[in-house]
Amino acid sequence: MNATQDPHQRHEVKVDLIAVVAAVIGNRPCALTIQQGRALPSGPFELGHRSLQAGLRDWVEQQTGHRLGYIEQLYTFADRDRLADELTRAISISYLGLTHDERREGQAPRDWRSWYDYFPWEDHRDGAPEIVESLILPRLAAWAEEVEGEPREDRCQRAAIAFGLDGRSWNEELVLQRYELLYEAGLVEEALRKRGEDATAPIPGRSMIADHRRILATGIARLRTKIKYRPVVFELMPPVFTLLQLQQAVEALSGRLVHKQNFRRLIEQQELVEETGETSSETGGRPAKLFRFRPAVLMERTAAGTKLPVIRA
Amino acid sequence: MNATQDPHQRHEVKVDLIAVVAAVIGNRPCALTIQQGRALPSGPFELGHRSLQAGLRDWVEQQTGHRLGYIEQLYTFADRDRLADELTRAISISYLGLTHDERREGQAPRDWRSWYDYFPWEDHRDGAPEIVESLILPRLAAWAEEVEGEPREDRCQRAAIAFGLDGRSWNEELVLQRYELLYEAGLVEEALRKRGEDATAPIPGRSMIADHRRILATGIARLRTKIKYRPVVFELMPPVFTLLQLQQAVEALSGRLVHKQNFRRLIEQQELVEETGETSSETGGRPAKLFRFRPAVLMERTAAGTKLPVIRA
DNA sequence: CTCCGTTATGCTCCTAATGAGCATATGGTA
DNA sequence: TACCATATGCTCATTAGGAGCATAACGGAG
Repeated sequence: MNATQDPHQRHEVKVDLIAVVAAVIGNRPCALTIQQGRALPSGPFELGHRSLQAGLRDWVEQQTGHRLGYIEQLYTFADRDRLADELTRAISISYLGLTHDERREGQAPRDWRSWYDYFPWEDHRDGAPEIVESLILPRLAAWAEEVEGEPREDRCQRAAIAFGLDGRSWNEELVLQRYELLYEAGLVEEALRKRGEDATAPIPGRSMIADHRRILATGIARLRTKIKYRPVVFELMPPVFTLLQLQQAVEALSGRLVHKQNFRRLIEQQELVEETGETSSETGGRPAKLFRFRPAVLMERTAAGTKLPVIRA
Repeated sequence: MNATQDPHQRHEVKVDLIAVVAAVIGNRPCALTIQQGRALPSGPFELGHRSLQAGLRDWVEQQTGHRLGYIEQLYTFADRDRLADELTRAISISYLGLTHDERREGQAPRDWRSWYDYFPWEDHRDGAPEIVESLILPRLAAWAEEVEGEPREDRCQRAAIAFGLDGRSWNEELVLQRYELLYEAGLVEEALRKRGEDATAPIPGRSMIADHRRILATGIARLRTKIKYRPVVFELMPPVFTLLQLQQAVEALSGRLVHKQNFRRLIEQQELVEETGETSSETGGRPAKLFRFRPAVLMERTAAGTKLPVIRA
């Protein structure tokens, strides 16, 4: 079928809104889920919705009781697989939401799940997870061996980049590339679904319906990247916090440990926070100063650019 | 109307694909247009399209004869204004395409237009354009004066950030913020359209149909940002080029001048290019070495992350 | 009450990345 | 041949980033 064949036929397109809502709960980076963790909050875009964002907020609130604050658009998907039926295409518009979960009394508990239940290979806070070395790499290697010549090189190189092999270092931002590599290699449950293969068992890591896990990976990747050049962590923090709490939130999200003193220096030189004057002695050692986010910075930061060797005026 | 009112009614959604295709032509950053520069290439997403990207490529090729290379998704819009009729919502999925225009014999010329025809305030290569000081800032100031108290402060601050006032420096990435500010202030033709106001004349800068100019601004902003941390300029360059040509492409895109020696140092240390061995004496002075992009880098670069004070293993 | 374990903070040292320019090389041209 | 114009090489000062030592301050265990 060609695009020009019947230009005036109006095709129905079903548009879904889908949310990756992130929060940090006790050093665990979490996503808001429904259906016992098997799906992300989502629903169709409808006439009643004032905007895409408004529709998304409605669905999330309706399905989880959670009211979203900061959200940003992630990506719009429309795969062949997402064909609803022969005459209707399905499109998903995904959003990333950042929240600080304040569980109030009398509210139904939300179904927050750790990212690392779905992507156990992504948490490098205690060093590289054991399953990478013992399971993932061997099976990726085997997958590369399946083909010859150039394609094999290609598979090897992709694996090496994604998992930081051959002297390369681990890059926590490549969440999506890793998931897609594992998908292609048939190592995750979602990939095994359509091939009727009874063959191999998937590697550890919880699966989700449809392509929700891929969308979650997209959200995680975006957040891990963005956290480095925009002050978005604050959307995930309580109004008042210690620098250690801030650091641990960053560590949870990025899945790696951070040099404490240098992290503080970074935060301070950027003037993102100010002391409240209070301290907290809940951490066991010397009481820590409490900080709050400097609101003025919020607006300015939106504007912070990166570097080019420009000539100053 | 409420989203839950008739959950089973299937709403038609019309999905449009729209392209911001960029190229650098003789030191001018250009976008591919149709309708004498009044619109961006676009068309409906149809059943015959294998994917969103494929659909987009089809439309661009059909409308402009240009075959796209590198493309990436930009943003998905669905505003109230984009309502096609009472029962149909319209959504636009926009893409950014990067190309090097090689005009071959016998091909219809493409309608490339300089970005700065549409956004004359964005080209700071020869210093801040005169219209900023003489026209834009006064009218923005007047617009801020329209309101009292907090909102006024807000308008002032937004203008100051967007245009680098009060000691702030110009940030070339804020293309979209600037356009939206001018839109809100009623200084661009698109904003004046719906208000039946005969009132004020818009500031200089060519307008486009619907929200195409806003989408163009989104694409420019994305490219100006991305050029700084991913080797995407190369998509816009001929296969072989001098460092000055590369520099001038960057300057055209970013709209500002770059320190020549430091720019070279940057390029060389990143090992993005390699000498071809040839030189070019077309520049008037000492012949320049010719370079080509190192293909190996392409793949690796996709993976290049940014900084966090992580602890090394 | 003192010693310890623990976390908070302050600072130093070194190296790499950046911002600015000066100096030299090498064509074409008057 | 002198000069103009662009290409390249290098230096110097400053800032940002990576590592780790040293000191401070609080709760608890002898």
